[in-house]
Amino acid sequence: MPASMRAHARDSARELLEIVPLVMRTVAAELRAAGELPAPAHFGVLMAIGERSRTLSELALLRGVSLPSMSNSVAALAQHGWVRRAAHARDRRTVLVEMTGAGRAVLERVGRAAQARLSEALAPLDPKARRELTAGLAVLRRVFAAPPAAAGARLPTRKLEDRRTTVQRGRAAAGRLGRAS
Amino acid sequence: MPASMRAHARDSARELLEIVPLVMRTVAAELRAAGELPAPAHFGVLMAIGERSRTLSELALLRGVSLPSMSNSVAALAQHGWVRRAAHARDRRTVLVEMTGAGRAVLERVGRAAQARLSEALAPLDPKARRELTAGLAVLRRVFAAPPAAAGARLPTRKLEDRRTTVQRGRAAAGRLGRAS
DNA sequence: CCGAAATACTTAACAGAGCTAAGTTATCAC
DNA sequence: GTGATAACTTAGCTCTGTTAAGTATTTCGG
Repeated sequence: MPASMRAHARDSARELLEIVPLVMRTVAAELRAAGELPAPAHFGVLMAIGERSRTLSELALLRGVSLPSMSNSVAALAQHGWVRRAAHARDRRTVLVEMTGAGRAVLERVGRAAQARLSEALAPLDPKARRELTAGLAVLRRVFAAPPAAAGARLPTRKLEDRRTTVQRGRAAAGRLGRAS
Repeated sequence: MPASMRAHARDSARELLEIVPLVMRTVAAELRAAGELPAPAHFGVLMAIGERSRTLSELALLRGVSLPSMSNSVAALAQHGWVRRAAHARDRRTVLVEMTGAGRAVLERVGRAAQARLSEALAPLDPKARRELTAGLAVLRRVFAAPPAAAGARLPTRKLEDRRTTVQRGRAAAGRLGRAS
């Protein structure tokens, strides 16, 4: 790789580090302000499930989070009645997560609201800027859509020695699939 | 605004909603993997303080978070010795947060490491894609850099059915700045 | 100049997403 | 069947963020 390209990659990296969190907080705020959805991150999950039913592993991979994380998120969504756990026909280990009517409705409403708000922010852009934004987003999607997470997974958890510790009790979400039924 | 533009804005909005969280996850993971920095979100704060000393309110506004949130973050950074709380010359209510040598060092190291990792991810891009990415990021910066959030600032509509009672009694304590020194 | 209002924080209690490590149950390979 | 593997779940933790309710300090109205 030529030095100039490496330099460019470094600059882009710095830009990403600086800009993405800013965009993220606005997007998250929009989703929150759009109401109902208690968890901004759940929007993407809901969208994925909306396309078609998915297994937990599929969802975790798609969203680039760990399995326990996704299990938790799905539990939360299920508690709201937006998704339903269903048994997989052939493999009883896997959980198929499918959308409910309520889920489809909330996805529609929240999506509309968030889009409307974001559109407002994007409205002042001239056509050239719009094209650039679209192209840039496409590149981002290519790069980050499927992160195999080669990233340093092994990190000995650091602990902040004396920080105010917010003790919280687990929230235990009752029995999952009515296996006993 | 013509219908086509509105439609485009809507599509971009949807793209943002879908892609940005994905990118964010990777960026956060990179920062975490880069070591030392226990808090991905602190990177931006550190950068802001690095430019020049800031008050808490300034930082909270810049990063778009609440004052207590920023107070907490700064407390964490201070505990690591990366920033220092200093008295404001004229207004003793405000806290000036300034960077220490250690802070500058860690900012430099972590920035370098994260850039290196991200650069790897961006390396496979061809020149055209690089240009598109750069242009797109520039647009994002323009749009999201300074959102004073005319967005739903006042959203008193809490409707989570399960709102806990939160009975609490305050106790208070002295400020953390050595006022007695 | 004094009391009320406004500012700038801090403390407290909590929610929610993320993680790892360690189970549990089901499938598969032999 | 036994052992390995795969798909989840549970448990315990960290970190970021929230609102509500305090404490200092400054500013302003009279």
